[in-house]
Amino acid sequence: MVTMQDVAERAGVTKQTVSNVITGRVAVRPTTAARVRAAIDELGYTPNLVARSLATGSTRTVGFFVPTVAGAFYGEMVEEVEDVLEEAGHHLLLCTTRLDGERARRHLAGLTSRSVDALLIAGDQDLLGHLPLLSDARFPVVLCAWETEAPDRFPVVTIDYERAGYLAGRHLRELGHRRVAVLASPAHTARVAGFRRAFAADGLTVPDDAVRYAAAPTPAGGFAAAEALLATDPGVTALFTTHDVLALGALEAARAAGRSVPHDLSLIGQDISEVLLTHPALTTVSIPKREMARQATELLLRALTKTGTPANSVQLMRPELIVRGSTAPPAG
Amino acid sequence: MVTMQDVAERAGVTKQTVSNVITGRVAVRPTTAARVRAAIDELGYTPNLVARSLATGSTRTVGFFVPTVAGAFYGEMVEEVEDVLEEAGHHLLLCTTRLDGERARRHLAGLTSRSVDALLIAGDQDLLGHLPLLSDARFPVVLCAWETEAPDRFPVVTIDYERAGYLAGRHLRELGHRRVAVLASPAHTARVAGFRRAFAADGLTVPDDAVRYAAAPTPAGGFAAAEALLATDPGVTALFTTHDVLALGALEAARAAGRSVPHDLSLIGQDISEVLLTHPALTTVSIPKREMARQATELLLRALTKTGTPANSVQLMRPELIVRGSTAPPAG
DNA sequence: CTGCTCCACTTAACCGGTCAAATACGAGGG
DNA sequence: CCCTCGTATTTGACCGGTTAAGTGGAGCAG
Repeated sequence: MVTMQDVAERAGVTKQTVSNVITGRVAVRPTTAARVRAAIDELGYTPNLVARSLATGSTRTVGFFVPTVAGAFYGEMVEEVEDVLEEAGHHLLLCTTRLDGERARRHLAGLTSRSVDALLIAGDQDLLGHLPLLSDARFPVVLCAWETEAPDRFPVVTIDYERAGYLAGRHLRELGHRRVAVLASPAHTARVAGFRRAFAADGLTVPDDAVRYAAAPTPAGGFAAAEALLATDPGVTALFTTHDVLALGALEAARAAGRSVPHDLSLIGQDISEVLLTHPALTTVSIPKREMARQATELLLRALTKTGTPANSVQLMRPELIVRGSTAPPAG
Repeated sequence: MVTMQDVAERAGVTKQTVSNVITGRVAVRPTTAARVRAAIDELGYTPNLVARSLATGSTRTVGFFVPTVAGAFYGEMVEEVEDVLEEAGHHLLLCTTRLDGERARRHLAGLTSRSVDALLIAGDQDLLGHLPLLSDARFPVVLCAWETEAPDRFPVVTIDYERAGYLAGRHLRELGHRRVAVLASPAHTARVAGFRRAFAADGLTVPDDAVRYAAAPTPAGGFAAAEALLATDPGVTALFTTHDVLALGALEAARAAGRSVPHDLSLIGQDISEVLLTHPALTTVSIPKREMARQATELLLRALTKTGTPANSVQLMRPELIVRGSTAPPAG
């Protein structure tokens, strides 16, 4: 390992001068700087980032907690976060919590000791119970993709999930649907509430037994729940699913029940990935996840440079309705 | 920030004794240890990992380069890698290269300075040209999911991609297909070669113009290429796609051309994610990506503890044929 | 009582940088 | 010619741990 001291001796200066050349914080005479740079090249010196981190107190690394990266949603967020971090010269330490609170806690505890400069947490399912661990965190923490109530302590950049549900409901209302049902993940309460609001605005209610929760966020889970729903309540003319893979299962179930989409049953989902192309293409409420990730990361970095606590605010990104082929006015 | 020194003073010992209690490397009298532990709890002390890294020379962090995490393939690999690392008490530093060689090079250069203990590189598309940068790496490097020729310097854990193609070809041959075509990503040469070998074994050739390369690894790219293929060469009875999203596009194109799958056209893909459920379900050659990721990571960790260079070997994981509904004997 | 070993702990140096204060040097003004 | 001033470089302490060598006292044999 070639150190700064080695470079210094070779260039006939002290290591402090070498440091000055590298960081550029203090002026160095051009001829000296050239000599130092030559020595750096000849020896193939690269600064030891760990030593630098110890001295400066900054690792230039940001931790990012996500529930999973096996799907497109958080995967894309990770890429966006990484892009922003890279522009700022930071590295990305990734932790996937995998619906496992204990695992999340372990990871969290492992990071609390100066190995990251800041922490971004997406998806509230697993970490929620362990956030108090962070109450004495000395680094900025930002939450994003947060659907449930967030602790006051931390700034949040998330989606207006209630509005996402509302947009779906309003679309179905505008098409004339009255009897509808919802296929949801248990955590998606805000979307369900928004969906209901759209109907309530017209004096209609979405009864509790028209809201079904899938056992698992998989196509199979969506299929089972949708199948049960269509069997017990065949009168519904439209179905709202809060998760893209649930929509896939629902589409299957509709087909299996002999109902053509959209004529016999309208289907509207949330943030259907473009990879999931189906027949017909699914109408969806798009979640601006990349923009959200970018905003959250930039907020985090701003807090890092301003060395103050970040503005304790809640920033809501607006979802957007994308009408494709799976919704139509009800038959008859 | 409470340091080891603070704990030491509180417990009435020196910081070395505190260190001994924490690491357990040197015996400490039980009564003293208890006092130290009490002080740790009272002060809420957590060791500074950066300082420890500087002293020990180990960051307990492993870098992982992948082309992308927006799709399921590498996303699942990331999770598997993380699992193995976590068991060993290591962190994961993630870099996605995003088909951008220059970006990959920058990231690589940023890590060469003691910030990671080891490096795992998956997917050969972007990094290939920059591997010489690693020639003087002081830490273990392992390559995985490597389809092209790998540099001799590094151990490789990858898939027998040639065999993956062969299995697809053999399946079609066993069904009786003679005139077939391939829809490939440009980098998937090994799979195409294996596919050809299966036909060559029966004295048949897959002509060059039956192998089409998609402009982009997207459903749209697959659709365009498959559409062109079916238009110019309507006599093919089966189609092999080397990428899951290409298969989706191909399925669309077959439908658009009025050919029912599998009766008018058999379709076989590679590693179709279970999320991509289609009608009919796609026959596929499954790529054991999680096992591959696990093996590669364990190899890396072994190299880390044995403090020697890892055995410079090539380990090939066997793909597996999964017959579903998209393949059948040719019509007539 | 002396000398030896062993245990438990302390002391001092080190990892490789950064930071702030001190110093050497040359130019300009009186 | 001396003093001042500004710039370029050096000095020494420091970040918070780990490693290796050193020290003091207890226990035991001779």
